[in-house]
Amino acid sequence: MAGKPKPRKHREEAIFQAALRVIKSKGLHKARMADIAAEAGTSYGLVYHYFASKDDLFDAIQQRWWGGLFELMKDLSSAPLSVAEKLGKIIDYFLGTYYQNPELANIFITEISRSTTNLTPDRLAHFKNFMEMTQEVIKEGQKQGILRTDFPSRYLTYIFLGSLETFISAMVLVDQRFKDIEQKKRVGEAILEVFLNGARDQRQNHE
Amino acid sequence: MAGKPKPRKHREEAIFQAALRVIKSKGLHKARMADIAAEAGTSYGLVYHYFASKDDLFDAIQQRWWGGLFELMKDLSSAPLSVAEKLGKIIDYFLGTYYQNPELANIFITEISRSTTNLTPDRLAHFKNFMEMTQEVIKEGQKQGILRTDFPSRYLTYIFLGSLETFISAMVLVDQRFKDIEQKKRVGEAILEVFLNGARDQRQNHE
Amino acid sequence: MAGKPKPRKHREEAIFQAALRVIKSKGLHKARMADIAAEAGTSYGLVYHYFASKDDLFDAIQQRWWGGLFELMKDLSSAPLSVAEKLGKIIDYFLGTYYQNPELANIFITEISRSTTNLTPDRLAHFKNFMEMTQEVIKEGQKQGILRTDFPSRYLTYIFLGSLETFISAMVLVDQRFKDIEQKKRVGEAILEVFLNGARDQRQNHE
Amino acid sequence: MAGKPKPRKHREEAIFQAALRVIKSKGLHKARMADIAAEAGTSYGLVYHYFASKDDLFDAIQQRWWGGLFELMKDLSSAPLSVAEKLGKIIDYFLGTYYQNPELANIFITEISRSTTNLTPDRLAHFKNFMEMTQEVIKEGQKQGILRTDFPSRYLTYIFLGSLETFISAMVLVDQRFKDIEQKKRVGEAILEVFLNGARDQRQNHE
DNA sequence: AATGAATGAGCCTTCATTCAT
DNA sequence: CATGAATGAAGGCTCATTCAT
Repeated sequence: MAGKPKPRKHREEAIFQAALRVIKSKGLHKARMADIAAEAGTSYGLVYHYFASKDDLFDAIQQRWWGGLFELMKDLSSAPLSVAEKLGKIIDYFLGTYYQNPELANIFITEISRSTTNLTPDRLAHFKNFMEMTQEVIKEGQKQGILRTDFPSRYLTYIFLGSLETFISAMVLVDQRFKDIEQKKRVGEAILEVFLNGARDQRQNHE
Repeated sequence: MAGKPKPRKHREEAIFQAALRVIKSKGLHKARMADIAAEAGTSYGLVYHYFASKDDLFDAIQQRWWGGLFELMKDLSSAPLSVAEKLGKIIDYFLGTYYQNPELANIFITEISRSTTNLTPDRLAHFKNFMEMTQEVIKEGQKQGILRTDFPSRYLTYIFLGSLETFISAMVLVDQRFKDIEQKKRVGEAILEVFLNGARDQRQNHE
Repeated sequence: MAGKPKPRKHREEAIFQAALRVIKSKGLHKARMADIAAEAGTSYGLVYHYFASKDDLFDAIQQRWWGGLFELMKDLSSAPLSVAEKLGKIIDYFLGTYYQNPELANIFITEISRSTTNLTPDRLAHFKNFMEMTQEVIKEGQKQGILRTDFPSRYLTYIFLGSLETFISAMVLVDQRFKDIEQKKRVGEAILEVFLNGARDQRQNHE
Repeated sequence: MAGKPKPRKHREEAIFQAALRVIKSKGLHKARMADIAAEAGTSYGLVYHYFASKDDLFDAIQQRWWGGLFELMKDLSSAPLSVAEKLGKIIDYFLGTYYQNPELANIFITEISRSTTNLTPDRLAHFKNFMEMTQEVIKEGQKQGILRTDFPSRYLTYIFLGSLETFISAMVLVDQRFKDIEQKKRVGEAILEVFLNGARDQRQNHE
């Protein structure tokens, strides 16, 4: 019953990870199926055995990102957490993925998040969906009197996600990794803090 | 009544604008030179008369973005403005460009800002340069006691630019335009406000 | 009866030979890769499966010519043959190639031997190399008192190779083939004879 | 009546000479009309004012070579010269042109003499014509008992022209010029000597 | 005579995908 | 499952030639 540990899944995942690495370093367009096969150490045709097409492979990559994120968002909606904690969890998902699987986060930033080109109606739907779920958390905060209401919830949502996304984006751009978990935690705090309390020097408030 | 307006520059600019439109709608990769020529209403070869290659054309596009931005940043460095006003000017450049030339802003977001693929050393240098100039403003704010110093200036810079960029990005994604200058102004205020004072409901501060 | 003869090598050689035929009849420049594929009876892309580019294909052609020739020259340098015999062997290589593979010899004459355009430093090196090896044989002849020393060895080398090359060249020009081995042998003798003993009527020497 | 000295002819010749230089250095195929215009210091379209097409320009170049040569050959046929002197005159034409107008000689060697590609029926006719006229001289020599008759006159013709052509060809290949008229004369003698009397050491004949 | 902008057919090369073994 | 040879559509770029001024 033990035998070789699921050779099928093993190979498939190897190709998947190879795809992440290749797409990260060359970009989706310039990543050739041949490159991915070579990186995975498999033959040319085997990639097609597991993934019907390049597009199919890219879909699988997006699925992995969105799948985890939607799972989190669903949990959040019914979780007994404060708005600040919920926003913290969202930040954690982004930073955590970047920490554990930088290639996946990288590809989200460069090929999924900003690419109009790669945007099919399906993919766009994921986005709007996620935006709306985040906006629900923001609205909840406004309702609870925790977040300011002089701006539409949509604006605050953009600003919140923007801080988060660009932070990773900047790290991606210079291919910088977190030194340790401590640094990751600190970055998460900064993003949440500045969103909630602003960048203004707090001592000024006591004048 | 004004005669033909410099035919040479006129044609070149027509091709340039056509390129913006085509690249915006199809993405840099899928934008064919033939599409651009057709969109500009010129022959195929004429595009190459003005731009040596597709890459050269893309460089010209980036140049227009960075050129305007660096001009602004240089002005800011020696201008007698408060830090808040300077940050407001940066926001204005982004939103203003999106208002007047949405295609250019769109391309910046989708093809320049986030694309590792299209990133040459030259292009990366522009980024770092701009980041550093913004960071100088942030540092100035910290020195003046206006911005909090419990986070590195770099973090605050990422968060500031992130709010700004993603705001446009979100509008780009759904191809949304500003209804009027008023809305643009309002969005600018929101971004600056939230960055400086946070999203927290201000009434809480008076408890 | 011999089974399929190494399909890989077989296809590659078929394309190679097709290239020889097409380049011979249209010239290197006007020979399109599509023509070569069609001539070989294969698909367009397969040519690129075996040869990285048109230039690479042309390199392979040159290699075949020079490879055989240098092999001969190396053998000659240590062979216990008279100078006349060695010169005869060189003549044989040229005429023999023209006899067996007229296309290859043709291309050598028209695209390799005289083309400044197609001349890379690498290719030029082959030439000089071959010239020098021939010159060594000539020098040997001068040292042995068989060849006149009132002209530099370089002059004699040019004259010797020139007779040989132009003979083929003229045949190439009118696309003439050797009728039989006998004719080939006779031509070889004429070239060697005239070089060694001159075109002057021998009876005059007895006056 | 003096005025500017035939501006038309002046410009035309400037373009012609520019074409020689450009074609010599880049080869006929890679020589662009734009290059020629630039080299001549004229505008793009002017080249077309004087030459109907690139082909027409190339024809003019060939005409200059063949024109001079056929004039010589015609003179020779009725001149009271010995066969050796006539062969010497032919050698002189080749070497002399190379001495005075190396580009023209170069182009003859690389683009006219050996190129099957550039060979139109018209151009081929020139060749055969010249070959035949040279062969007439050779035949005359055989008839007079000066040249050996154990080889067909055609063979001797090839060998004679081959020595001559390749000598220039080799100089062309390494872009070598004659140091002075003396060297040119010496080369001419070598070619004629070896053709007539052979490369064999003359002292051997007296043993 | 002179200029150079404008045209567009042609060709090399890439690479996702298919398929025979 | 695995391999890699075979296919061919697609697109960037070149450059001779034309033409309006």
